[in-house]
Amino acid sequence: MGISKIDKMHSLSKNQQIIFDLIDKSPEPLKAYTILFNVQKKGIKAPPQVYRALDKLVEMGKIHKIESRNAFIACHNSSCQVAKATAFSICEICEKVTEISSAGLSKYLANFKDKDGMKYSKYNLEFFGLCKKCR
Amino acid sequence: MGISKIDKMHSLSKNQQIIFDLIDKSPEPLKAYTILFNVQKKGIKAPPQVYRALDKLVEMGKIHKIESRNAFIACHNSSCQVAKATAFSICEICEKVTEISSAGLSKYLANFKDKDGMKYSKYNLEFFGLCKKCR
DNA sequence: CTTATAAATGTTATATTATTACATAGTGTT
DNA sequence: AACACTATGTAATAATATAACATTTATAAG
Ligand SMILES: [Zn+2]
Ligand SMILES: [Zn+2]
Ligand SMILES: [Zn+2]
Ligand SMILES: [Zn+2]
Repeated sequence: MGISKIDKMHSLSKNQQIIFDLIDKSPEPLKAYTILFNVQKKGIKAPPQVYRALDKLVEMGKIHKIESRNAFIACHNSSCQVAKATAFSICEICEKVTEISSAGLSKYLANFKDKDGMKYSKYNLEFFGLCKKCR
Repeated sequence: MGISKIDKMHSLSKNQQIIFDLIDKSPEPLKAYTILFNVQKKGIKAPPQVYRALDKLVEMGKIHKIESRNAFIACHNSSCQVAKATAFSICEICEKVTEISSAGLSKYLANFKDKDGMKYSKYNLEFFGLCKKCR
């Protein structure tokens, strides 16, 4: 019994699972050292273990890094075509971060060409403003 | 003679000018400690002096921070409405960064509303791909 | 089941990026 | 002069991230 082949292919390693669970349950983006502190009881003791798991999870599109905050949130948008196209709204007062899922926006950006006619394989967009509660 | 009132209002302080000049001359984004190293001969000796100048220059829209690279480039686009609306293309091989100035893009993003009809006061967009040279 | 390979982990140390805190100096205004 | 405000200088430290190397675990082939 146990885990089937195909499940295994998509499953996370032990550290990855621990760290993903923590991020996924969090209502707010988590920073690497906050994560480290919170998983030390589970045996993850050093920064490289955290950063390695984070790197893999980002690659897989399971989480995203909010670059302007150095923090990580779980993807709630079908893993965003494996992390190639991400957009977020960030409240400048309470720091609430929401992943934006807009067909129009992603279509517009995926097809955007610059002056030289160049198209890009990946983008990250961060909007800033005040959330409902903070207005 | 000297500096008129209005010129003074828009002029940079000594440290700000030194650091802006360095960034403005650079063909590539500069990191804070690279800047520090390069201005030590001019008497700027410690990180806070660099970070303070960078903060002000970003506020003024004279430079932008490339969040995914922790690096700074000079604005070549009328100071981007004082730093409220920025877009860049980043080459994932040579790390060349170019500020994108597209009326269509900035109009689209400035008017973008999310599901709740919320508009944002600010955004930063980073596109990734391969530049002409690296393709 | 062995062997080979790749992926993940554990651990120590260190590099890089950024801020706090506090003292001092300049600038413009009244 | 007195005040407020901005900028600067300096030392120490905090926060974020990676290098390097040893070991273990998982996957795939033979
Ligand atoms: Zn996502
Ligand atoms: Zn808010
Ligand atoms: Zn600009
Ligand atoms: Zn390139």
